[in-house]
Amino acid sequence: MKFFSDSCEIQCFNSEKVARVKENSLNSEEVLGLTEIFKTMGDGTRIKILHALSQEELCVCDLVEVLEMSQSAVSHQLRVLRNLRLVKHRKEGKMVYYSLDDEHIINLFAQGLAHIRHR
Amino acid sequence: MKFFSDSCEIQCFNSEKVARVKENSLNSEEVLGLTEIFKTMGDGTRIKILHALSQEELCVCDLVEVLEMSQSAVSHQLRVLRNLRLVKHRKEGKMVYYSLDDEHIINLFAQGLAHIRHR
DNA sequence: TCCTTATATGAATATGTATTCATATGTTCT
DNA sequence: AGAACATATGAATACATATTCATATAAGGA
Repeated sequence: MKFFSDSCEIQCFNSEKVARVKENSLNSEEVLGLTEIFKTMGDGTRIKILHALSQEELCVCDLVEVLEMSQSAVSHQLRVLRNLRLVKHRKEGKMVYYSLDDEHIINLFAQGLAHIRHR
Repeated sequence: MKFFSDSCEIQCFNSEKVARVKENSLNSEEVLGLTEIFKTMGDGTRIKILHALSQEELCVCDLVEVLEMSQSAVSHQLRVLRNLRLVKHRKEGKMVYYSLDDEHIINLFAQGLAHIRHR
């Protein structure tokens, strides 16, 4: 069955389906939240940092060595991860130790790897 | 006053830890693959598309209605999702029906939502 | 106190990307 | 064949963001 709308040139949609799907759609907070996490994990540097921290707690200079990147770049990305509460930190003298703040990250890795191996 | 350092100014890292972590680090393919998926999911429009498709198979104009966005914008994003093999499509006359290509996506949603609710 | 080291951060630059606009492709109907 | 519709796509624009550079902060040692 077809329906018409004069404001929009699209008229082929199935309005029952559309209503059903809209009913169950995510609210804007959920969309924003999901977008934020995935966007944060959608960067090679942050993926490497998170994966390293999934093994052990590390200080900034450990991470600099592991990633072979500048201290500044690593610090900037750690701030992003901190803001999203994906990592937490602990100060000891002049060193700052980082670790994962949420074990769900590990499951996200697992699912992500499962996907890329599935293709 | 500032002086020049020979090669690298970092010297505080724990080399045992670093070696251990480097040993277990992801290879570049895995990093690239994970980055790609998460980057792809790190956009509100694509999140909404994927979530809608996790409910039912839908044609492009259904999606246009559900998302209340232009047909062009939706098509562009569908192409991104198709390239990453996150969705598949089936043609029927002049309509094109899209659906999820990989059920791992649903688990990614679940983990992502678990994370944002955990905070 | 002065110097060195560990980390953080503002500004600038370079690169990526989402949407829009215009148009192309392909299908159905008359 | 021609018109109408569903979808796809190239180019342009606008906006976001990753890294670098320079410098700031903060802690420890001489």
